[in-house]
Amino acid sequence: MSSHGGAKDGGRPTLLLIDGSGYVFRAYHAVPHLSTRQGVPTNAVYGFTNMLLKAMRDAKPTHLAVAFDREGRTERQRIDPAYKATRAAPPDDLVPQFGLARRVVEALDVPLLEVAHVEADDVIGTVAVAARAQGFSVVIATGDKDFMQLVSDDLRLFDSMRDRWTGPKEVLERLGVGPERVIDFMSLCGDEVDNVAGVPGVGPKTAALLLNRFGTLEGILSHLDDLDRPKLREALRAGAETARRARELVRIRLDVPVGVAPDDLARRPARLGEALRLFSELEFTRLTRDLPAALGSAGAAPRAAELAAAAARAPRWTAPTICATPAAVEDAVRFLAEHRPLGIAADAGGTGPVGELRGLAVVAGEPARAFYLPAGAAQNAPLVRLLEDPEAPKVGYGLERTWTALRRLGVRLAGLQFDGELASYLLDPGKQHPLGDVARERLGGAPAEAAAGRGQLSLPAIDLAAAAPVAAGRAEAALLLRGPLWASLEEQRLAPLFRELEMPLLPLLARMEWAGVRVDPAVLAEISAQVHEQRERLGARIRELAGHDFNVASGKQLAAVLFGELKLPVLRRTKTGPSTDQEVLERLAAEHPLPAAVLEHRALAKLSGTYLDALPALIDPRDGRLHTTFHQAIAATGRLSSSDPNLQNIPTRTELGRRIRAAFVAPAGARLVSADYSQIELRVLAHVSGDPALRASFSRGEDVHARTAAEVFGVAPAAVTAQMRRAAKAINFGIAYGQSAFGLAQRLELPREEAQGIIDRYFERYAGVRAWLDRTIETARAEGAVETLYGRRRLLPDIASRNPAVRQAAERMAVNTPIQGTAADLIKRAMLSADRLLRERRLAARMILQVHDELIFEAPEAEAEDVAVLAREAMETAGALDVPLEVTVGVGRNWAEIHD
DNA sequence: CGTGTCGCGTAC
DNA sequence: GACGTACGCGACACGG
Repeated sequence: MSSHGGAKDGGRPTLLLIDGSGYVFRAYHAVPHLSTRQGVPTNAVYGFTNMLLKAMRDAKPTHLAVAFDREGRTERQRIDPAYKATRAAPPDDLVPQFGLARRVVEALDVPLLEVAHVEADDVIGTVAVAARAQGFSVVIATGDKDFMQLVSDDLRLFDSMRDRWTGPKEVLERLGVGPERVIDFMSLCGDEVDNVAGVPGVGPKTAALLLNRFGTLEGILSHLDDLDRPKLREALRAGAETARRARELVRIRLDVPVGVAPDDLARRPARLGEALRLFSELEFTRLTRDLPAALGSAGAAPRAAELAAAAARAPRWTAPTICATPAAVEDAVRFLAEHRPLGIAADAGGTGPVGELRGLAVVAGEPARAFYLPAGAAQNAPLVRLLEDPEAPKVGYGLERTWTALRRLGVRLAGLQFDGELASYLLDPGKQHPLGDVARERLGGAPAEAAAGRGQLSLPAIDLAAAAPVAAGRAEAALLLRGPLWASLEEQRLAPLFRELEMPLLPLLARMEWAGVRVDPAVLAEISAQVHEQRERLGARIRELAGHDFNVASGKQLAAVLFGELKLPVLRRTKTGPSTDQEVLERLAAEHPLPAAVLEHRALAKLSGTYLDALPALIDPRDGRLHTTFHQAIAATGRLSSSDPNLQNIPTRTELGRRIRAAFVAPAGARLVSADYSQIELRVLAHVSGDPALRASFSRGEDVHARTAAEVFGVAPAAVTAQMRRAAKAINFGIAYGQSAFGLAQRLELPREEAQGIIDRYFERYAGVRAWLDRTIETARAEGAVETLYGRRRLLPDIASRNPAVRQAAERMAVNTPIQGTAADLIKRAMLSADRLLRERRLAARMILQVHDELIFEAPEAEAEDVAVLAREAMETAGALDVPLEVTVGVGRNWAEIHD
């Protein structure tokens, strides 16, 4: 294990070299003018600093340096006085910022490389190639394409302004030639930025073509007679010397005297005190604010005020023992095996929810002892046994993240006893649950965000000495929170829900995420290509209709065209201007052909942006599968949510949407099995309201929407028209959301009076529903909360608001939450039961997705039918309601195939 | 540049 | 003001 925690490439050290001058220039142009109150310009140095921190975060180097150009004539200018001659002198407000950028680099204690009369490019090139030869994995942070000539599998470019990585494959894609031909390529094309002339008449395409045929510039020049394009032949003959000279200008030198060896560039802790002073001098408030949290790291010499601020937040936690040697790990395990429960927290290296695990903090005992076990300790068998022992109880905060991080090291965490985040969520599901907040509320005093590991540091990957106490603080806070949180759960009668539903669900969700779902990128690519083509066509039509080019995706520009130029009526306004949403455009479509084209364009853009282009990028290359993250402590009603990617909003309604679902496939020899509840929310409503008509309708197995239509419109069931059924369906849905006559009228495009009539008749026929709605709002007012059938409780303080809009919103939540939340409880129960059955029956099938009322399994072909039966059974028996729970199951090779 | 907010649009 | 629960995209504004 490295003491610097940088993600190493296959265990090798990573050297990050940063093109300092290049980034200061780019930042100057990218960031609008900024200055301190005293007028010191800071835009370039601000952008540079952010870029530097980002590059350090993303490349996770073990070694790094920043190179700057030095003033003075360089070798290249001696060869060609025109070199970089078209560059204007740097503007007045940029010049002083180079010095400031150097000071930032120094404050962060990053080595600074400068050599007189040598350009930064050559310094970087020399160090990079030397390091590569010594076995380093090298990353050059730059936006300059010259560096492509150095790229190899071990030397990649990272442009942190565009978040773009460049390896050999990307060089080939972008230039049409591999890295080894970049120099000759650029000699032919020239480089406008550096004022390097190439061969007139030869552009990138021709250059690539020639090089791929003849190999090198000299190869081309010596085979000019083989060329069958006379003009090109002459151009090359005439430009031969220019190209040869360009080659020397473009070639990055690898032999300049830099005076350092790659090993000298090992990462050092930032000089935090100095960085603090500099950042506050530059008035970088956000960066300054995030700094104190990192003060735990060594070498800091902050000024008194900052020290005091840090102390106020500083952990009172037990200082962890960092177990750097196998013997230390063994000692720790000996202690931990004798103490329970164990408070645990993953140190995921600072960035991302599921970053690579750097270490694990474990706290136990009274008085507490804390240990920090670096990831390498996963080799220690007794430790792994302890972590996997279901009889050794684990306490944590956000244990699913810990489970996943450990699973990546091959450890299957078991014995999950108490997750403080889930406890806090059950106690008040309507808010967020950052550990720092919960610890402050429940433990009192000053236990800190810093120790609680909040405030993701802007400083990249703080070193181990600082990270260990943070992780240990989280573990200890979790351990200390267990008592008070458990007491509250019991007092609020939430303990059974916690112990029997949410806690057992946690490792199941973790396993579902770990399993992932197979996605066929070829299917997405094909749809994407078609959609792209169709979008181009629509784009052209839109330009034609508008009479000029504009960005269709910009609501502002679209509004200018529709309402300014075409003088179409403004039907609705948003806070920031005229609305151009779907409904508005549909209505405008009657007056002009443009809105319809925009609607179509938007639908396609949505599919491309959100699904077709986004999903393939999220496929894990290790297994070709998509791994979502399920969130168990987010939705106020008790539902799960899904993100990165959200697999709970994959399109289904349109034809194109269904084609996207078809990309979700079962691997060879397997099938997807999907089981979904039919009308679960309406059934829950029937149960909780006890309305006889609604209950009877479900008990008789009728088409409920048709029955509602018959009741509301006073006709025989056989006389219900499609129109009537549609209206009834809308009202059935609307009821659960607390919809008003206005809302229903809007949805059905009816006069409000008519909508009111329908609602009145509905409540006449379903008086039990009306009574339940009234009762529920009354209870909410009395209790300040509503509950689901299983006792999940949502607090609704706004129910007593004097502001009618706010109060009415709370009333809608009051009626919706018991319905949506009970449905969520039911499917969670079904998930546990289905998973239990799968294990009991030793089936290889596994649950992989949940979409609120649907469970999806991946099963070997031979098991598919059994799994379908099992899923149905689990879901139908998830709760004893007064109406039957009906489940539709299907089996298919892909997700689209299952639901016709 | 990074970050937060808005409008919009998917899902159930 | 008017239909609940989510997530995420592109555009835009703004920071210091």
